[in-house]
Amino acid sequence: MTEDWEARLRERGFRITPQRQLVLEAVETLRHATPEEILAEVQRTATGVNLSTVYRTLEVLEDVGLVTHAHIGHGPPTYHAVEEHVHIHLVCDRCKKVESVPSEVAEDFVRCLEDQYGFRTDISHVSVHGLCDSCKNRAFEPEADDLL
Amino acid sequence: MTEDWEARLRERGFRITPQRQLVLEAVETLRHATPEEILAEVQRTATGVNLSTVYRTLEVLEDVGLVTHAHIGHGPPTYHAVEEHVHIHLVCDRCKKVESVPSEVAEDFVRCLEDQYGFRTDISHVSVHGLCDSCKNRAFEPEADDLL
DNA sequence: CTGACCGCTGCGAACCTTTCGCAGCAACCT
DNA sequence: AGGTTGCTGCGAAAGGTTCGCAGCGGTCAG
Repeated sequence: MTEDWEARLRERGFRITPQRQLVLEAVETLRHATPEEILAEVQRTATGVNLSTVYRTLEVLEDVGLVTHAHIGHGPPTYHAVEEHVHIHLVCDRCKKVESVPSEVAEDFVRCLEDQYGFRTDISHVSVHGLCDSCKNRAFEPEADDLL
Repeated sequence: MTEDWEARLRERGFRITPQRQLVLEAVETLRHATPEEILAEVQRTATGVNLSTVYRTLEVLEDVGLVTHAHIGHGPPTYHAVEEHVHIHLVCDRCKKVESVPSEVAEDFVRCLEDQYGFRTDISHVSVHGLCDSCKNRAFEPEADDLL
């Protein structure tokens, strides 16, 4: 973790607290974690931390641009640290596995939406659903319909 | 609405009920409706219908392939009728407007994911977020950060 | 047409995730 | 060190979705 997260917060008038540090570290450690999971990770160090604090902290960290969240379907959103390389989440509706691919594969798609519809896409915000390589090859089984 | 929705249900051993007909009609009328909105529409005809019935009915209708749902971010999912022409939802994070565009614009993107990662995309399931034409031109205003 | 299953519905409560109000604590400035 | 006031923990509330149950009513056999 870079060391300027404190500056990032201070700049915007936020205070530096252990909770914020722990939540940020948890997000960076876990990658693609839900608030609940982040809480669990944080509590390995500080038992007393509350779930509402996690939510409030994530909001702040997102506000100052240290973390982002993405939706992977019905479930709760997942948070991850902001990093150099933006990526797209491919979520398998069958096995729930999340794969990250570089956003370059969507470059043309994004440009097309901008050119044709004037729509500026935030490609990393929502995941792409479907079936992963292994699952699509054994499609049409009982659980096939308990997709998201 | 085609007339074979009854057959569609019967085939799979489901019964034909007024509730199911009304929910299906509501979905077709409203396009992009949440369960809550569907309930309201249904209740214009039959006051007594319950919200749990709407949920259960949507599940059944989705199971037999008469409706689908898509996620537009934090909010509840939206349901729409299955139709010939699959589309992608562009959701503006600023004004919340939902725009539908033909799925062809994503053809290359989808093919690329399949070729490079073996991932079979269900492009209509999750919406694409970003800023619509009008909103992106007046970006960076106070509400800019209450995005999804 | 009639009777009898049992699937479907309405209702209320439970559940889960997220938000809020409040009082006390503690980070920051001076 | 001391005062402000932002942040936290806690409990409750809110919002969306699911579940259990008893009774109604589609459906099908007779």
